[in-house]
Amino acid sequence: MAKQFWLMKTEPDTFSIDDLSKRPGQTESWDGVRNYQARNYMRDQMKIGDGVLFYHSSCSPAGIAGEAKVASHPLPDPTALNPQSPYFDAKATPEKNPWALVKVAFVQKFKRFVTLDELRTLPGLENMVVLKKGMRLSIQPVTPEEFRLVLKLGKGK
DNA sequence: GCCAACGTTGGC
DNA sequence: GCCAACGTTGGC
Repeated sequence: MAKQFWLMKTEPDTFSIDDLSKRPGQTESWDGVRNYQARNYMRDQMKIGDGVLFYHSSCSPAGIAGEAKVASHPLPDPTALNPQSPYFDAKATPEKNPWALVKVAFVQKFKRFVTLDELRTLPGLENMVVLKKGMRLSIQPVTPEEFRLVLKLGKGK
């Protein structure tokens, strides 16, 4: 399948683009996703090398902080099996763990943080999922053209 | 901190 | 399988 593109949300207080860039191998497991639609995107559609817009949510301003890429096949999410984890799921077992993750690798931090407001005003992004009212999904598909436009903006061109 | 929008749960 | 109640998300 051709390379696909995604937007992945994270709260920068918990895990930011800078945190990702400081991880060993600049790679981290995207664990803790507990929404079926978001899980399905990871489990069923993501491929190694897919492009990721790294989105900072629940902060001011919210927006896209950088670029990452999918760095692993889908794997079972071990936090679902860990009673100490905030993402623990009592229904999950090692044999039957419904939750998945992929590893995500740092590509670049944007020279210019691209705010939501800016995305709203940019021609060509009218249908971008993250701009839709009430959209809370933490993993969203992005079109190649949207990805290209956001990257251009983030690089400061 | 507010609250609209949405997903999930559970009684029936 | 419906749907009201509840919890969560996330921008403001």
